[in-house]
Amino acid sequence: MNDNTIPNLSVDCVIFGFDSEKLNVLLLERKLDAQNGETIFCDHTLVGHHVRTGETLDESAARILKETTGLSNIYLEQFYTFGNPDRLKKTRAKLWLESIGRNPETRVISIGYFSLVNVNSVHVSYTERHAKWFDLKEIDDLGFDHKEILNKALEALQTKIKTNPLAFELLPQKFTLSHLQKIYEVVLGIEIDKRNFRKKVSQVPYIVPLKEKQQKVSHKPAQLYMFSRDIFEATKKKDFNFSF
Amino acid sequence: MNDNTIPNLSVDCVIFGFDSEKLNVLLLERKLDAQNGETIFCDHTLVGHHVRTGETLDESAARILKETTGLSNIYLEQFYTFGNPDRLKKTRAKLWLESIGRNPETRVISIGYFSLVNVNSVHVSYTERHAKWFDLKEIDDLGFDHKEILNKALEALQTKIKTNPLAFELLPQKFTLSHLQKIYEVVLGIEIDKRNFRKKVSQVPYIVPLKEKQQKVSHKPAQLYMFSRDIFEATKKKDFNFSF
DNA sequence: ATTTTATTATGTTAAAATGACACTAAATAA
DNA sequence: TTATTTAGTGTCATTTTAACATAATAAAAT
Repeated sequence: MNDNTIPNLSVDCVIFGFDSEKLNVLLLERKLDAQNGETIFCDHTLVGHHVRTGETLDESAARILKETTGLSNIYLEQFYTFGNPDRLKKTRAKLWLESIGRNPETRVISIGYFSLVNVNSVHVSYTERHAKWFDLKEIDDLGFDHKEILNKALEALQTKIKTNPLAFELLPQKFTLSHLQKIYEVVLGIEIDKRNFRKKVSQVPYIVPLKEKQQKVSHKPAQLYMFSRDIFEATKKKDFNFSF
Repeated sequence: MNDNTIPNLSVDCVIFGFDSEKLNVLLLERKLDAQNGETIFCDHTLVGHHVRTGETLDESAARILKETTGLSNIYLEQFYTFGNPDRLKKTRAKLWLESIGRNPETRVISIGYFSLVNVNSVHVSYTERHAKWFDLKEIDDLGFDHKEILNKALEALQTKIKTNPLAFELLPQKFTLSHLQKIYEVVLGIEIDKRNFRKKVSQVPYIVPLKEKQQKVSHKPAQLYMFSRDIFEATKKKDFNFSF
């Protein structure tokens, strides 16, 4: 490849999207056709690309996101770097790399980022790369070592969401408490008691009720809430609790 | 450089060592002398080196550790990757890289690891690279972007020690509860009540008292304890608690 | 031999957080 | 009008946290 990218460095991005019910991941189709038109294989991968010479790793990740979702200024976090010498040595990976003009012998290190969005903020059909949402629980295998990257991203998300206000990144600005609760349930894989959850919410000053309710739902409409980052920043205190 | 290393990839390792009182970091001296013998500058850096073509990133980090401390099989964790395009562009960095035959224009990405040892397990004078322990709190600046790397490593350590049994990696096999307590105090920068701390210890089955006491201390000798990883693994349960 | 010094070891109580648990209210759809 | 679906609410028992002071034991100093 003769562009302005670094041949042995890439960034892969696990884009998590919440749809009020499930946790989803944005994936690209990876389809390789033979000369005669027959499909050699067709599977899916995370979104990623090589790092450009002048850009930081964060900028590179933000660029993927912009290209894939059209979104800027969204939550992005570097979580791990994958550098196993044989990570691109599976048959399909080699065929694919050759087909796009990359040397399959190059040892590529990939820096993993994850990002958090609400699926409704992404107009997938308008994006440059035609990515699609997949239910996280239905994803079995992925191209390259991307299943491993996805697993590690989920772990990082689970760890971080326990102590940081990440859930709000997965929600629209105005949300119901049921949706907020659902996020913790699907991300952590647990069930939460509704009343205990709401008690917890009410003890926190930065989840603020709005003077607005859900519209057009065929049941009792829920109160809408928002997250105030200002209040969060102003009131947060460090938590030094530990367990062995 | 014409060895079997990858020119734009390095691993830097923050080696934390506990000495019963403080948290220390193992640093190398970086001294550049002119032809006439005058010193151009002298400062300190983390230990690190370029990744070899055939080795994984973990192996590369373990190799640094072995070369610097003589130790194998010690706690090592990848915590962040540093890839700013200008991270090696400070004057001293450029002079240094030239002096060791590296091209200062190469954009080098560094994968950061931290490791945890007890200072007494390391015979620093015997090591290949003549590293020295420095009190973490006294370290002001470091060569390259290593202060930034150190800061990030400390953050990662603080986060992880709150929920994982890392403290024992900083201790000898047999330790007193005062030393265990001290680790949490110096790593997290807090003060802990002795009685509450010991109550917490006694509720945990994998911190086990030995039939042995401290020897040759000029005060009441303390009970020695050990950490049983077997019991830890057998009894640990996942903690799904969260806060917003 | 006695005293000093340094550190170990130990329990109670009040306040806060957690976890278990069941019924009524409000909107649309049938 | 009734059925369906989800929202919204309080109590009590248990567990966890946080604050707090004094006696015991070893070596070192006198």
